[in-house]
Amino acid sequence: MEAIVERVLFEAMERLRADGKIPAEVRPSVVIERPKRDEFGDFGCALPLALGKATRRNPAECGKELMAAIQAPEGLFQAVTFAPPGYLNFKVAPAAWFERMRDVTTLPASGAGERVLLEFVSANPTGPLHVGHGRGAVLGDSVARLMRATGYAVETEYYVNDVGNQMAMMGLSLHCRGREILGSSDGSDFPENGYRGQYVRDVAAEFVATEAGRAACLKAYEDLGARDDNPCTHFAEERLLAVIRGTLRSGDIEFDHWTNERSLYASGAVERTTDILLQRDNAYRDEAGSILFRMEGKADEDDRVMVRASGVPTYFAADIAYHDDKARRGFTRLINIWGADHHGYIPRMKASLEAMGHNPAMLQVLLVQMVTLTRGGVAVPMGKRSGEFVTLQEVLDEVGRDAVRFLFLLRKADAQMEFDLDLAKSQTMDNPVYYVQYGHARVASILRKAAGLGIAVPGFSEALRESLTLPEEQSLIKDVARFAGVVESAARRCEPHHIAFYLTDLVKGFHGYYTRNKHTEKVISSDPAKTAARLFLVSRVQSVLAAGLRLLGVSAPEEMRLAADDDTA
RNA sequence: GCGCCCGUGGCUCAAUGGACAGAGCAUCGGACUUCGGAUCCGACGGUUGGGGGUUCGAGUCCCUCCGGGCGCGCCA
Repeated sequence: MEAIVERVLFEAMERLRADGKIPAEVRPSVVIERPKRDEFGDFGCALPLALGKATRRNPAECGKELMAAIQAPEGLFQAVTFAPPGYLNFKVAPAAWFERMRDVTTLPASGAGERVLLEFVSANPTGPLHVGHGRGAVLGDSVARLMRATGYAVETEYYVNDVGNQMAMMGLSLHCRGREILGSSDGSDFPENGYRGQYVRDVAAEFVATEAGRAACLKAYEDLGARDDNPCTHFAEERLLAVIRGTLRSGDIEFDHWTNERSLYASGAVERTTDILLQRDNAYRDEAGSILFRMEGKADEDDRVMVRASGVPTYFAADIAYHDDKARRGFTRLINIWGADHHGYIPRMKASLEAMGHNPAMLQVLLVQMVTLTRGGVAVPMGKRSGEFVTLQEVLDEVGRDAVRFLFLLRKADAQMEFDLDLAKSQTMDNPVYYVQYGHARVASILRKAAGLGIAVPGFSEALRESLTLPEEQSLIKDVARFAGVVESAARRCEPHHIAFYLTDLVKGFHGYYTRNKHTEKVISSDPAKTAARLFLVSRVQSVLAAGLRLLGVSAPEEMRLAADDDTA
């Protein structure tokens, strides 16, 4: 609906331009907003203010001219008014609102033509995913759903850093724990920067239970071959990646592609990009023999090492090759979701894309801020050094996928958030996810009852509107009609939290409608016309709730089931 | 020291530069007495951390200070 109003207003402006009343160089954007006060109507626009400023004329005059130039489709507006100092307000006719009920879940293909690679999680296989990874995972998955729903061609990808010091340290840690289990170490030789979590002992136990693992642990670590392909590293990677995949599956998060850093070396891509950057003088060799990427003049940053003097490339060299590869694969847009602690890496990544001949603006990085877990109002300690942290799997197991996803998506990503385990777990209406799901289940229950009585839910017809006269019904129609616009905006901005807020808002309207009228104006009544119209309306509410929840990856249950109450057992 | 993010009712958080800053929770008061079941309504609560600036208009943009978080590796 916003889009329609926007077009009408834009055309009015162009008409004035054709009449010479607006100079060619004056091109204000037409921004349609929802006024905060009902008396201003359904939509408002400050265009007269912008025009007045740009043409140094009285905004009121501009407003009057715009109003006169508006040629809206017959019956669209009930009223168009000018409000000082320079707003145009639109009240959409009830019939026009109701017309939107014809098809509530078909979305505009506003992203058509864009090919997007969305890379997220990409956690190293050096341990289980933690809660912070979970936030990025849920965000990425939902952004993918949103963008696909609005016409973007999106592919999702997990980049596995299976090369380098961190994986080598993982292998060494595994080797030490394996030797402890076999009795050939008392743990005193465990590396200072090793991975100390219990999970390493668990994987080590599996490792030494195999013949090859036992043999590997009985040999000196130095004799196990190059660090990037020794059996300890490989086993750890394989097992931990399996754990990560399992956790992602628990969260209903899927990837189209899994790309290994190793493959970029195997294909020669890392070497090739390094050579190209050297040739173009975007990189140079220093006295020690290291190859550095030039950051001079860019973002006030130091040059960054791509290849060590030893000849071993850094993760940065591989990342350059990786992003160059992404761009070569034909994507028009690259979206990366990173933990906020990686923000300092963005200028380097953009500079390297540019150096490789790509438009750096094609890369968009969404930063996800930290999550603090709380239980009973107090923060749950997360000692990263000790390896003692709550895993994403544990949280998923404890509070469930739906609560994890919805609560993560109820916050915008670039602000730190608190995740209250008690609230997430509670099966009451204090918990926003249950509140929304209950609305869906409640409609389902009504529809079941209607079906039991042999009453069918009608398809759209204009006549249904005549029976929907309650203020709550008018309001619900508008809320349902807003859905497509909310999704379009959320997708464009990569901000799923707008969906979560919208759904909460919509379902609140439904619960209010239901409760206030449950004794006087029931959905199913002895009045066939009202019954049909109301069944139609609530089923549309349900469709939108289901579609919205689907975009968040949250289930839309047909009925609410309480978890077993332990006290009554 | 430099860089990025954040600071909004008691708490958790919304608010594409637009009109009198909104929800939820908590608190207080009311409605409903139900498997169409977990619902609803109202009240209280704010100088948007402080101070300057830009703008017709600032929670939003700029400067500065205060406070919190995270970075500033030849780790990834």
